[in-house]
Amino acid sequence: MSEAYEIGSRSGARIPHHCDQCGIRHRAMCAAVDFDNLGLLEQIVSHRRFAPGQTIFEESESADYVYNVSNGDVCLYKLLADGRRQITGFLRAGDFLGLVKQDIYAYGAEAIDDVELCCMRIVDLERLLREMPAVRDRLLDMSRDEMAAAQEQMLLLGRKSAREKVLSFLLLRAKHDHDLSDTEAAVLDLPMSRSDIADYLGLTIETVSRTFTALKLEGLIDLASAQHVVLTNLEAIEAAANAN
Amino acid sequence: MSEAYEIGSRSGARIPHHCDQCGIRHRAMCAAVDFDNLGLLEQIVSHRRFAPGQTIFEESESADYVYNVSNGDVCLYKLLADGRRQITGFLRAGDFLGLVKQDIYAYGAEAIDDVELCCMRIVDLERLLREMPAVRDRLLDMSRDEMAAAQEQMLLLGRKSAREKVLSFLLLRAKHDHDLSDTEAAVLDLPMSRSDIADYLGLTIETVSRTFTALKLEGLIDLASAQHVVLTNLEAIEAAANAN
DNA sequence: CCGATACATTGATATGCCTCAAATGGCAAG
DNA sequence: CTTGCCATTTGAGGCATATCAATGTATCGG
Repeated sequence: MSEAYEIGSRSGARIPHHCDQCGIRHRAMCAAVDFDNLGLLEQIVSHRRFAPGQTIFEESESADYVYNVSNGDVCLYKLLADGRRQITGFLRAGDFLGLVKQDIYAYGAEAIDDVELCCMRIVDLERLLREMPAVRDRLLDMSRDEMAAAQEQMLLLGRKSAREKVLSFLLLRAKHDHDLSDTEAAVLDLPMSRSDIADYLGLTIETVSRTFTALKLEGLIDLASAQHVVLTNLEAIEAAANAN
Repeated sequence: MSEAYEIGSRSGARIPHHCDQCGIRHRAMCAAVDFDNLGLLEQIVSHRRFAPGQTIFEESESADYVYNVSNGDVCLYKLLADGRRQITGFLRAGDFLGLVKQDIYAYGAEAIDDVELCCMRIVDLERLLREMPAVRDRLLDMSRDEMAAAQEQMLLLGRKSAREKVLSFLLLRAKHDHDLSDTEAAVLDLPMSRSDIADYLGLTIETVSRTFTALKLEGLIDLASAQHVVLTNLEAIEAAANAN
């Protein structure tokens, strides 16, 4: 199974792909490409697979490609000189990555689990944007959502307590996975490590772990295993995530 | 002088404006509008003035307008139920505000000092975008920069110490005001209060104040008054802002 | 010029989260 | 099944920043 990866290669293993069969097309940037033009899209994309922990690109690296997540979980991060890390977002199928500032990636990206990406040269994307203005609209809409999420995260990082941070994180995940209206509980599978969660919430591993056990003791969540979380009593969680 | 404001009015006082004389046109979204089309632009914009402390719009308010700052300083913020506030950005001449999520503002906005804004109905902007694709490109570029700044701020909020936060903040301001290459010192005028700075950096007023005095004692900065800061020894500041 | 008011600074103490350290648990290789 | 490794949890203690309280300082209307 591990032969599928080019271990040591940063670019990921190439795998075949057909846009017309892409399950997440309607969720990605590509949703703005109409069916007749899928051929144009397919000409410029390639598909690559990354193993857990593999770096997709690093901050400050010169940027040739942008990516769409077609499968798996990716994290974006920024580093300080001494190694402190801030994860700025967790990405999933349909999400876009490759924000650049003057031809340089503005953040690093790493595969959390097995990841498949659609890759596109930036020059090709720019040509596509010229030919299909609807794709540009789509990108603008997506970056609007991204920006709103970033602002919410700043509120979390700057002003919430450890408890509120963890609860907000769990709720965000739950809302992405399920439709929470009408349900009382939600089951979550967290693909990322405690260390990733800590770096996302601006906490330490230990604080994240302690907070999880505290929430479990309070009966707000169940912890079958470290990655398997059940949000019992969603109402109480929602209340505790945004105050107190 | 205060008659110029409609006190109590949230929409700000209307003032006359001509786009062709606009000093910050080349820095704003409007830079993508060529000179011949300025008339079209002028038809859909109005100009409004806001007094220090005045609310421009609130989070969750239904959104009809977007804005460009033509003069003064604005802050964007998000609130928690109990009043805790996170300022997500300080805006200046040329910056764009009015990010919406489903016709609702995603953050609140407030005038820090005397502010002039260019206002545009969202429906008019959308029409403009259809007629002038270059403006859309410009907006996409601007939102890219905004996103990169947001990521940098997440790193600051989640992983930097109070000292690093304050120094990073001062440097960011300095870089915006001056070209720092070749200079050794930079003079800053901070229009916002200590409370605003604290809410921007995820600290308390007291910690911000103490950090300022500590930096002064160390000789990294001079404090003529609370708003008047001189960055002596930029090199040392730069080093201390991103590590230790 | 004076007093009122809001903002900023300084001080003393508390506390939430971090740090360092050890124990536990899960999982893959042998 | 056993062993070793790594992630996670748990524990003890310290520290950076928050909180509460008082003083200092600038601004503005009168």
